Amino acid sequence: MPIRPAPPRSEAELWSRARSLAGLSLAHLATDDGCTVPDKLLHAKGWVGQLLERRLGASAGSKDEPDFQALGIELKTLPVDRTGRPCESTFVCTIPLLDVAGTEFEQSRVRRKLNRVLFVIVEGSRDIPVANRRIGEPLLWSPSEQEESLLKQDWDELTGIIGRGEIESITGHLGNAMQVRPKARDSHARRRGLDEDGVVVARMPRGFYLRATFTRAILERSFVLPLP
Amino acid sequence: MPIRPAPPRSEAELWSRARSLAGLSLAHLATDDGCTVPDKLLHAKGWVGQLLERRLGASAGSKDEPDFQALGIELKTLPVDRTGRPCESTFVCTIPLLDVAGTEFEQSRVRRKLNRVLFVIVEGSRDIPVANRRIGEPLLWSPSEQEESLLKQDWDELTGIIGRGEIESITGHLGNAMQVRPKARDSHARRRGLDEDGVVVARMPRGFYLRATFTRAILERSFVLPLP
DNA sequence: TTGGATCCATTTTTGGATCCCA
DNA sequence: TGGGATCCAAAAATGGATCCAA
Repeated sequence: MPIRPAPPRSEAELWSRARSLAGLSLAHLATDDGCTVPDKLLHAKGWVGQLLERRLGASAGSKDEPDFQALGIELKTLPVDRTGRPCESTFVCTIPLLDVAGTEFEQSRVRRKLNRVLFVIVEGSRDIPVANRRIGEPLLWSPSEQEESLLKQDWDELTGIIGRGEIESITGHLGNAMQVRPKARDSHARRRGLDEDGVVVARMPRGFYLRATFTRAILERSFVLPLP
Repeated sequence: MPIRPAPPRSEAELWSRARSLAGLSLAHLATDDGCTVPDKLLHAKGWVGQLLERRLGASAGSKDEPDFQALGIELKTLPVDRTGRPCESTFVCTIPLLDVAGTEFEQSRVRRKLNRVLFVIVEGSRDIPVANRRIGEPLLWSPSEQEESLLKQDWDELTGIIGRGEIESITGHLGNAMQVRPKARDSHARRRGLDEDGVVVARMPRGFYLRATFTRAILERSFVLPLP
């Protein structure tokens, strides 16, 4: 009988659940869940995140809503290396190419998603078998004034370029805390976007991502330690 | 071995294929296609249309493109009663609620879809078992000046109302040739639309439909006769 | 190291239309 | 009778992310 709890009724309850997972292996969680651990994540890239959604009682699949709807909290798994540093960027959301230019950061999906985030640390080193990887400490984060300011700067720069129809000139190099990278099935995927003249044309779908250096700073500020 | 022809290379070839189907039953086409005929269309409302797409070599599933892409021709099955009159309205396309107001009829999806249409007449009387219903004569149609004028009048009236955010006040009664009706899973479905203040709100998805009286007039003008 | 590319499951949208009760 | 409601399959979008070559 899989463990599938109801949504947590308070932040405290969610926090307590998340802390109780620290130290457990993915194999342990998978057994509780009644699912099997994939050998590699290559063909199951979202597996860890979805496993934790079920275990923590996130209301799955809700669209443009926080994972814990009633609490306004977003869940993100954060894979770290042996030194406790994030080894991947963190996907935030896809970019609505047609209307993003007219949106202020304060009203944006990025701001809403990041308003309150439960980061669950997970071992992510490639040489640890997926089944043996352990859950670490959780971290409940809201952007500090400084972090918010960094994100807003990146938002203004990046959406400005997109609004001028110059998204094709954006590379992952832009942005200090947040970057724009492809978010698609493959490099041939296209969706509707704007060109330099404001005409609707086919563009590669892209998303906003938090840089690993940014989430690393968050962990350090909170004194989140490496797993022993 | 199902009959699945390549796309027709010319209008003449498509016309010839369509004419060769006249008189055949849906059971006959289904056998050729390697599929089975549903008892009722209640749970297979698009079945006849999709059967004919495959039989005529339409490039299936292409988005916002004519069914016969290279030829610029759209395929529509047209169910008729025993007197040869259309017994249903004809769906044209869904309504992009956010941008439809700024579009001139000449540039609209409606105009593009209807630029050249292959109507394939099919018996549609409910008391004829689906399997026994026969294909009738095809008709290649482009709007006459008068028909185009009628459609443009309806377009201007309907999109004007939508642009003012008053789509909730539109009923199927409006429009002489073309009307706006729900196009959704059910009456609870919602997508993004505009309210009276231009604010994005949840609205029922709707589509443009040609009235049966309009397609009836097209058949009569072309002397398309009832099936014997 | 990391920016560009890619992978899966699930939900939403689109395109094919017909049903059915007031 | 026909306007409002509904049905299905397939494609596209979204949300979960990690892979990997330079």
